Amino acid sequence: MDYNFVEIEQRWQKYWEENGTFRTENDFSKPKYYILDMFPYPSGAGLHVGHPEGYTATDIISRYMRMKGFNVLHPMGWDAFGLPAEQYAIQTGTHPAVTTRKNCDNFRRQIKSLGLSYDWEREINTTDPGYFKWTQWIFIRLYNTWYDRETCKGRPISELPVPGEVRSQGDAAVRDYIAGKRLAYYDNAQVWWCQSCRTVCANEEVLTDGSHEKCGHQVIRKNLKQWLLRIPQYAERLLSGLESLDWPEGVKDMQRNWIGKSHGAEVDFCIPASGSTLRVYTTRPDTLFGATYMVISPEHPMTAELVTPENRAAAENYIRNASLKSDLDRTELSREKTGIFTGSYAENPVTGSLIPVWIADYVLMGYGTGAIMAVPAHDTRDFEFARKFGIPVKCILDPLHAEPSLREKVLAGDACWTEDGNYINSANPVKGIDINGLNKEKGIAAINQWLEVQKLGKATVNYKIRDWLFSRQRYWGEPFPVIHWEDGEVTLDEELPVLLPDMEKFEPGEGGESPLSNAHDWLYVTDQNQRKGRRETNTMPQWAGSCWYYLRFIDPRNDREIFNPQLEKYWMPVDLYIGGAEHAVLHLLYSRFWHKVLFDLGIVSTDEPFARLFNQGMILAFAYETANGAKVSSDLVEERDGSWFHRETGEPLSQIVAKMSKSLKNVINPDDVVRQYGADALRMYEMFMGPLDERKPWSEKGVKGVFNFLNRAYRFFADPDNISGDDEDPYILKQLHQAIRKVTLDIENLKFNTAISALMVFNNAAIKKGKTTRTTAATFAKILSPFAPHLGEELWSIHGHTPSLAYEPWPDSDETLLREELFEYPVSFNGKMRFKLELPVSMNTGDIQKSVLESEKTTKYLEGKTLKKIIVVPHKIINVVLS
RNA sequence: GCCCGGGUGGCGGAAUUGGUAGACGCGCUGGACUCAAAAUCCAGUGAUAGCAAUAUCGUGCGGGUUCGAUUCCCGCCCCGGGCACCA
Repeated sequence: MDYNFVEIEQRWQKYWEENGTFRTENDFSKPKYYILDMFPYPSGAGLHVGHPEGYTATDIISRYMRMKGFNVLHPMGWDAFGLPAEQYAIQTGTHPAVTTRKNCDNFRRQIKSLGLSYDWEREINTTDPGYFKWTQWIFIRLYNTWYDRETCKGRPISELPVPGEVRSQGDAAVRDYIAGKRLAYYDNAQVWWCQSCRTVCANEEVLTDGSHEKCGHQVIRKNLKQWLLRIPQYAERLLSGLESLDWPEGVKDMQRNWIGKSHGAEVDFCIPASGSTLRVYTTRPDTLFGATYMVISPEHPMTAELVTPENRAAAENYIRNASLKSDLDRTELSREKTGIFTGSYAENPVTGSLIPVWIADYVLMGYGTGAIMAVPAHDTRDFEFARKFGIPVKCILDPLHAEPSLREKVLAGDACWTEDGNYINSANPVKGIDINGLNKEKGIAAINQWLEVQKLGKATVNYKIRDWLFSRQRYWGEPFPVIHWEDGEVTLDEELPVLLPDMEKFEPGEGGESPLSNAHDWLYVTDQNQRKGRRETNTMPQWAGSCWYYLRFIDPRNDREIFNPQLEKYWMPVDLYIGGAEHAVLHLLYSRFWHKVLFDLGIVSTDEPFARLFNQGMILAFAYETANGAKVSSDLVEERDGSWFHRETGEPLSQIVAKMSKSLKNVINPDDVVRQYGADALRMYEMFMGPLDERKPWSEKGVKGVFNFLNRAYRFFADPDNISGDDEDPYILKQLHQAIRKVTLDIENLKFNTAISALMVFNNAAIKKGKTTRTTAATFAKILSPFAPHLGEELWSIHGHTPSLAYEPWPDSDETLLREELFEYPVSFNGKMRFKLELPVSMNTGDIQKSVLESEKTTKYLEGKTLKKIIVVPHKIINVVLS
């Protein structure tokens, strides 16, 4: 009886498809469970072994929850806009829609071959006009929403109060005022431009080294008219919303970090020469007495005013150089600070002394006010700068608890101290301020209060998060439903969807023009007054479609509304969302932002979209390297006696774990695994490799091990000769219920590796026993089925049950069967386990102690020692303490 | 530099979070079946010593708390991920 997985898997996949087994009904009488995968970008390379990892995990939960009586929503779709299809179009002339369709077909075929229980009738595709119509619809909502700081809510733009003074300046002023409040706005923006992709990209897509996340090329600064979204308006909501979410702490931390909230104060410094004011933001207003100079960013609007004539040439030169620096230069050269004196002085508001104002590029225009007060004694960056330019360092915080030698240096201004301490030199009776002797916390409070009374400043909060650059100069994305008219007015095209024009050439322009600017028939429009207009030629970034796709799955074929509100109320929020950690910030933050806007507008019923999030770990592969660390392609490696050698040079190699890559020839194709071992084996192996959230290396031998288990299970449970009678052997029955208990618990905790181990333990016990009952076989089929659904169905039907088991009730473990009469106590002496002693579970501590002492094995351990006490932890351990 | 993870046999990994370290799988060793091999089945498998019972050591390193520590505390080392002149 061979395990013919090809035949079995095809049969059940066909059965499920033909019977619509996994079609999800909107049955409100049942409790719902919405479980979602991060939908893939259908690349030309096809499925990678990383995809089935997350998909299998959600499939196990889906199948389990159905058997638990839940109405499960488990959909799949395609995040199909994006650059690769467009690059391919530029090279070959093949329309991106054609490439995309082909890739989706391939992905669908591959995913279906894994036996995943998706409701394929809900499949969606972000490039489908029936879908992106609603992406455009949401953009219109964003455009027509402003954030009301009073109520902390997004509200329709029609409700925006326009101040009388603005109104009195005419329609254009009103229009500008409103535009300044919209969550989506069109403006000149200093943007990152990737020359290789010929598009702009979001801050979030630029890596630390100044390269483009998508292609690796260096990005440069460019000034372009762009669409931006005011995500910082929602910073506080996005931050506080994290509290209620059952997400990995690491992901929440990354989002908190990205939002970057800080508490500080704004302080106004007077420039006595001109009488103007320079405002700074600082998180350390308490160190105001130590401010010995100021710095403004090269982009600061007051540079021209502050630079004195004799410094003009040098300063302008510095500013020009700074503007040419790429981000790479700015960070790489961060060790060495640069700057130039403006020639102007500001008055320190607490000391009254004049301090120089410098221009330096270590101060960024995009954060705070673009200007700082510099306190070299208590800020490492300022300290470095002051040292280099010979600016005085004034210690105002005595590090009482620091090492004496360090403390001396700090007090002398020869070292920097950023920790807490006691203030010194921090009083000015004339100004009515004295914080000497206080600590940091009290100092900040005292100064803030003083600033407010003096009307020189106030405590404020700042966020690092910036406006989200929301347009791309590409063809293959959602068109903006926007028309720019010749008179400067911008209007929305509410006739959705706004389709992409059919084109043959997809090259973008050199200077930041989208390929759409060549689609003349599409581009130019005329209104009923013969006014001429031009369509927006930018398209939306790939994030747009993935920002809200989880909502469309709820009601994917609805062409009258984005979704039915009753259905949304029933299905939302997503109960479990599984995907890669690479989306920790971008996708998940953008989605939460859109969702909150939709919530404020009453379109969705929940404040957060994803109640629980889980990141699967990356699947890696073994790779080989020589003694000096050179990687060797896997086809050049041979194994002999557990060691590895270079096939050509004979050099000994060491095995390492690395990412799968074409160059190392260690990429695993799921199709090959399915062909060789079957979908059930692939699924089970990926779950058995290790904890779901950890990175782990692929091993062909591991697949074989799991394949072996499936074979053994099939050979035993599918063979009628092994099935007889109605009364199960008590030991096997107990093993079965232990397995049920463990599998159930582990599925709920997403610990699939140990659940599978429990299935193996039971399988081994049953095979050892040699015979079992029909009931046991059926129960085993049920608890196996979430992991290996094809084999589960096969074993279920083989013994005469009607297919399918997908909605059969999940078995409960019978706790009475698991109860033990005896417990084998490990007996330790001074913490070292020496032997085991079987005792009745019901025995009390006193009797247990007596039994231990009476045991003949105990005597030898007592020789020459004095008994101090015997610790008994019922049902756990016995420890005899000797002196 | 800062913030998260993580270091357990030859390998992937278990351990009800303070109670028998190494479940399960791979690999390896021996045996059965076979003309032989593969497949399958059975037994063994942390290290060291011993014929053995058994003893000693053992969860990155060094301390500590405890009857008892992979688990808790203090101080380090290494690996992975994220952020990084954010005032």
